[in-house]
Amino acid sequence: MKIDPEGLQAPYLQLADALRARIKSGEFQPGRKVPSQTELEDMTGLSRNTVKKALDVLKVEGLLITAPGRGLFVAERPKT
Amino acid sequence: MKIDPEGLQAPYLQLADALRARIKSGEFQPGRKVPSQTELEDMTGLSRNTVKKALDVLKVEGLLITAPGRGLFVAERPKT
Amino acid sequence: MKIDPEGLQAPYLQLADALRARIKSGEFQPGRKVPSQTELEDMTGLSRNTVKKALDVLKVEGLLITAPGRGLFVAERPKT
Amino acid sequence: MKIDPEGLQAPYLQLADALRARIKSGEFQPGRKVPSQTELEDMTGLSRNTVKKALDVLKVEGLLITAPGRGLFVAERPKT
DNA sequence: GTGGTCTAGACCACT
DNA sequence: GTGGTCTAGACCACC
Repeated sequence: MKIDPEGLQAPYLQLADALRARIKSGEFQPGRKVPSQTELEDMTGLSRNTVKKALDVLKVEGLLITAPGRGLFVAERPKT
Repeated sequence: MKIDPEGLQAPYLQLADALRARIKSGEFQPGRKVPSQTELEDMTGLSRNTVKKALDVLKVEGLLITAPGRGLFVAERPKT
Repeated sequence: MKIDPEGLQAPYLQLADALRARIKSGEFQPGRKVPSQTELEDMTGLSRNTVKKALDVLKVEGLLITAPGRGLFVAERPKT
Repeated sequence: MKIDPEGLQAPYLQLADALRARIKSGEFQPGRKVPSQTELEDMTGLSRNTVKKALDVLKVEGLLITAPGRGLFVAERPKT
């Protein structure tokens, strides 16, 4: 989950790509498993809003679901 | 990065040459590193459009890549 | 908004009664206005969960609406 | 384009709704017409990021297209 | 603890 | 001027 703040791609896109890959590879199974936003902040060194922007991408793609007070979930039937 | 407004070559070409030399010398590595357009303006005393013209030359040459809102990047595999 | 921990009624019911009275009296208008959960904690000295129980009562009654991340609202058309 | 910062709905959703309505009503025709982000900030009193969040919603819906340095456009064939 | 929302400000390239 | 990105901090309800 290496993010390069100086890289060509925007950090939030790098994060989205990394998470998408982990989900599609099956590393993150439907159910919980996904690190929380706070954990992702710590893991990547990104700010809250940037992490959320990455998650927004995956939510739109139907891969992730967020639940206030509960955490992040991998969608049951991700659109491949 | 001295630019001579009265020189033989047009200022934007002088700038392009100077930047190309720095890239090929390895001073600017693939990844980030390249000064922003604004910085180049300050460094050279040239106008926005002149700086842009210099960058356009290098973009056409495949040496530079630009990412809106992110900055200027040296291409990963510069076409020598 | 005095709450008596030793009173006849459970504290959360006392809070619910106090808030209901304020809403019906028009002190809290439809729209925003209602103090946040955190503010209610400070005002009453009650715990988070106790405050929540009081609010749950009013939500069930249709007097209050809650919006995650936004706050507490008096319902537009309270069921009298 | 009245936005109530204290309203039940999140301001960015209020803005998205207002713009969506204007687009679907034909007030904003395909082409330019849409107020810039800066104008929307002034019109609504919202912050930059909140305006952008509203626009993100409409971009995902396929109603709006953004072009760096050019402005906001109503999509040619909005999905109804 | 979790995620949701908003603000203020900064820097970037693009036209 | 335009939109795009990132940071830092604040407050909120939810579990």
